[in-house]
Amino acid sequence: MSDPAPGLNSEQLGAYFALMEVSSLLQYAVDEHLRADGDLSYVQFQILARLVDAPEGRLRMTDLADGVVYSRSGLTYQAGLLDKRGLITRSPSPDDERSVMVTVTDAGRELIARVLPGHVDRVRQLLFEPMTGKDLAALSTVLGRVRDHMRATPPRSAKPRAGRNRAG
Amino acid sequence: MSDPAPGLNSEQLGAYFALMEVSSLLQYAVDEHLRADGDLSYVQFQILARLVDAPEGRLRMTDLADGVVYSRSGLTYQAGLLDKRGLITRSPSPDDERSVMVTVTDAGRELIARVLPGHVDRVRQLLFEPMTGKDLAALSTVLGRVRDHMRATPPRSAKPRAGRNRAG
DNA sequence: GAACCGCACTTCGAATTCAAAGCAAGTAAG
DNA sequence: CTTACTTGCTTTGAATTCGAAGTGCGGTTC
Repeated sequence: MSDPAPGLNSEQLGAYFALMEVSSLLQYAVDEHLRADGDLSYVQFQILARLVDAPEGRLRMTDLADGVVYSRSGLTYQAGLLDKRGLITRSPSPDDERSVMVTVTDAGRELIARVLPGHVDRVRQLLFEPMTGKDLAALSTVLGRVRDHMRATPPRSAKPRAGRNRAG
Repeated sequence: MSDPAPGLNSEQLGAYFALMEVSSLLQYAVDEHLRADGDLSYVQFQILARLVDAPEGRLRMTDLADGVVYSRSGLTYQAGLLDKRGLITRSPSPDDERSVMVTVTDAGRELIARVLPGHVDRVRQLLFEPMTGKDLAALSTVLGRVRDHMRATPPRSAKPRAGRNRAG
């Protein structure tokens, strides 16, 4: 860990490229499917899926934004689109007048229910089909550890340029 | 539920989410670093890096677009930005008057040389630091197999809907 | 209870991206 | 040579995204 500054070795480099390529291709394929099957972007799908999973099918905008890796303004835009399509509704929170509660409509639930099987199917076909049980276990272990590590690692703004922080 | 097309089991689901989150966070961190350290987007970095690696520091636009997962028009835009900054030059190909040869300038090489160590360092810190040798080997094996599988799997345009097909 | 600060969300402007259309150079057929 | 098709790239218009600024509510302090 206090190595001078060795580059990545060829195995690491290969793993890095493979990770980027795999996730990119997977993202692309899933995006394409959602668009074709339900006219949804991946972000919209995430928003709806998260709402369907939530206690009463509703969440505050902020909680939604924290779940999805997304800016507040971007979420407002996407929520506007989903609202226009009748897949969600937005109403002021009874608790805090500043907050906006987002709720999935029945149409939203139906759309997710209609799209989810194909989504899952695509993921299985692309990602898990070529994997053995051992592969899956190994991947889970490694990715789990890496994810925890990343979550725990501070963003570290490389160069204090214009006093910006990542607080959107 | 447990018939020909079962959903993903919880381990698979976890691996899928972990993969998406890890790649997203990694992408974000790397993007942020490149922006702060060299005022480059990841795509621009990829373009320059690919050119530096090329035989004489030059490639045709098409070859560049094939290497990067990118649309032709998007590449034109980015090449325009890099050209404006003096990091690349564009000139008609001697062989085929339709083609445009893109060449890295010395400034481009210097920028990549300046940015690369930090880039590699960030990747090592985020991705490889929490991994053991075994982890790395396992990850390489699995991702390599998955990547080959994905490359071999045809894009399959899920539903021939309203013409929204991909070809670029 | 008035002034103030912070939070939640939206609006606005700019940047980036793609698909479709357009243009120019090469290739094939008659 | 002319017509038609293909290829390589650029331009255009629309969509998506973010950061910064704006609006309004809630809690604090005096």
